[in-house]
Amino acid sequence: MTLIKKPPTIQDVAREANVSTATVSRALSNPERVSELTRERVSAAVLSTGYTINQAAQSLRLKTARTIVIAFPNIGNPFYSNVLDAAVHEASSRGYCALVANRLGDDPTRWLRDYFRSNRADGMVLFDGSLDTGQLQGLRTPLGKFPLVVACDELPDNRLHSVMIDNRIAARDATRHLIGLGHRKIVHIHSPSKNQSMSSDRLLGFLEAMLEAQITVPPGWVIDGDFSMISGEQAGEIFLKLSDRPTAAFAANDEMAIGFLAALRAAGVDCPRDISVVGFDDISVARCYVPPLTTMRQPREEIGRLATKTLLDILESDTQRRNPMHIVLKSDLIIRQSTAPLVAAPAPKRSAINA
Amino acid sequence: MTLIKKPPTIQDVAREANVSTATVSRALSNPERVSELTRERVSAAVLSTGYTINQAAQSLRLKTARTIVIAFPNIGNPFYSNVLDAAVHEASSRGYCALVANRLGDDPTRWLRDYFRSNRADGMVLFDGSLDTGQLQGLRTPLGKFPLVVACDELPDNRLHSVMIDNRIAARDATRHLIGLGHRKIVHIHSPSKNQSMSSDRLLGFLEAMLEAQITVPPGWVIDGDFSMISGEQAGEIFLKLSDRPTAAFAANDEMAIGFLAALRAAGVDCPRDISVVGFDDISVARCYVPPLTTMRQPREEIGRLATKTLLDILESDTQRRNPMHIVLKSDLIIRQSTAPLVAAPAPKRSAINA
DNA sequence: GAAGTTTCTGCAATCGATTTCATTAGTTTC
DNA sequence: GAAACTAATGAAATCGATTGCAGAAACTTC
Repeated sequence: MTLIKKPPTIQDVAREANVSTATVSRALSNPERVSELTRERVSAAVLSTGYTINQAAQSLRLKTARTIVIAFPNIGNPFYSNVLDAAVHEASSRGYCALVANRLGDDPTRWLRDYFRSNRADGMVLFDGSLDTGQLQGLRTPLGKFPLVVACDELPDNRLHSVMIDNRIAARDATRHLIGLGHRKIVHIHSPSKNQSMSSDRLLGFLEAMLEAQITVPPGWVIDGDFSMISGEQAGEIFLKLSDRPTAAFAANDEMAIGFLAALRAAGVDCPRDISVVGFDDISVARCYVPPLTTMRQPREEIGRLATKTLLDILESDTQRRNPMHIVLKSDLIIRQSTAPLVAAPAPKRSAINA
Repeated sequence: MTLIKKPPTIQDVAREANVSTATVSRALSNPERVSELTRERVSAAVLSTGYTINQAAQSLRLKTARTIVIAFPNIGNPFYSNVLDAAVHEASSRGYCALVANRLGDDPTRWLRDYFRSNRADGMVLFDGSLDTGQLQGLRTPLGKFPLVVACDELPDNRLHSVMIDNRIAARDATRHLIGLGHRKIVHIHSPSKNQSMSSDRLLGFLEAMLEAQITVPPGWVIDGDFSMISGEQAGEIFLKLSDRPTAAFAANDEMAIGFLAALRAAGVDCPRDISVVGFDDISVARCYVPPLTTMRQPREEIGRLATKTLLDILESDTQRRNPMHIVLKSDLIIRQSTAPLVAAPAPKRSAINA
């Protein structure tokens, strides 16, 4: 009863159309190489058998999988989900499949090793700069040419193609915005990570802006988090204990900014009356948060799209590109209501600043 | 100079170890079938050549890709990004790769067709119930056994395996919570979609709770959105124009609830003083929103994990399971500060309810 | 009409891993 | 010591699509 038919192969189509498999193959991939009559017979046979290509066989023969890997440090983060969206869209509209890899706890290169060379994928977009360059090199070298594009985050190794914003300048401008509003006591909610220049560049930009405004930054003004909302809340707890409480904060991403604000609000500290906060990324909820969040927008769809496009362009150009491309995108400060001018004399909590 | 070495194959390993390829294959997949000496020689040869398996060749031979497809209606939605996270984790910890598919505008079955039968993937987890059953059947039938697990959303076809919560009951309970607080004028922010039972079940649950409380629901109390934050804002605009303004709202997801709240707040309507709002999903920002959002939590990691586990279990059990599994998970109402008891006489805007 | 050219098609090898079948060597049993 | 095992290994076929090469047919050109 349960007659399980085997999927039709190119042989079945060939038999049906009374031609050889070579002709079927040509009719499908190089239609202009066969006569019109044959082409029609093959098309009809494809339809009547319900043939679809066996990807594994094609990959084996062509040494190409028409598949790329998209690797993230943490797909759960809504910022990355938009990037992924754009990346998958770009890949699938060019006929590529997208394998998703998320960092696994202990051994960040485990999946890298799994994908490399196994002919499962032709290249990779890496939205995670926290990998050890040495490990990456070790993987790259033996292989010769597994194209890799790094995005969002720059590896110390500039021999790799990259697509990202200038995190240092963006962080500097975000901080300047707070300084321009009259704030001088500003904390930075940081997210330390070895090998990851994204975080350290944002810290650098913060310090640079503070330096040029001749503000000394005591150690307590850099609070560590890990990009999660909960770490932002923890940063808030730490902030509340600071003596001579600062009047502004620049968080390395929006989720920490939101967690930070939630913790302060629970303690009765109002934003923007008592504190101004700038986030980073402009995730979708930033606009609808209370108060709407001032934040440094990263063009996340553009990053995802461009990084993928760059990879696919490399894959499809036969000439192996000699020097790596470094695409730098513009970021924009989106000013909303979580930042406000510092009141001249910080009178201990009386009334709201902005009507 | 740039001598591009071809990746080592099983032949290279065999030569290095002075055995046949058959032995190498056995040593790697059935170590107990070869002598210890041989096993060691093969291991050494694998290391010295840097061999990794060619996935395409293995798939071709075994008719198995050790890859699954995870399909979404919209990965950009943070709810799904957590589901994806869990699904990818489950898959990769069991040695499977995950291909991600996102719905493409016009033709929702395009990618389905691409993946089916091409031996690219062994099965699929579908987090999108908006596909036409007819189309799905058309794809399923010829193929015999491409296992499919539907999650989050039930297709009208219960011959498919599924993992989800009971949306009707969850929606009913969320609405009951509002009614229990004394509200009787309650709107529902709905997201209509043909073929998608998730949305209609939530609407049904809402209506059921209203009915049992003997509340008549006028047409204006069901406002349409599309699960996006912006559609929540638009729903807010519509809500503000309602005569005899309702005192509570139940939104079909948190993003719409947040957009809705943002629109009301901009118009000076305060939550929970003037309106109580219940969301759905408990996305991570719900807890840190202002006010923290009362919401019906879906165990999203659990859904992602279980759906994937179910699929992999099916793939790995040789006995083809006859009757489909229907796993129903529990949802929890998380009560926070966006809902409050209705004040007896709705005195026009005077003071906040909760200190 | 012979030679040269173009167009179309098929044969068969190939990609790399797995597995059936057969063979050899070694071990046990009567 | 012969028969009957078991264990370890290799030769070769196989999975399905692609493509170099060669042959056949049709068409030019002089």
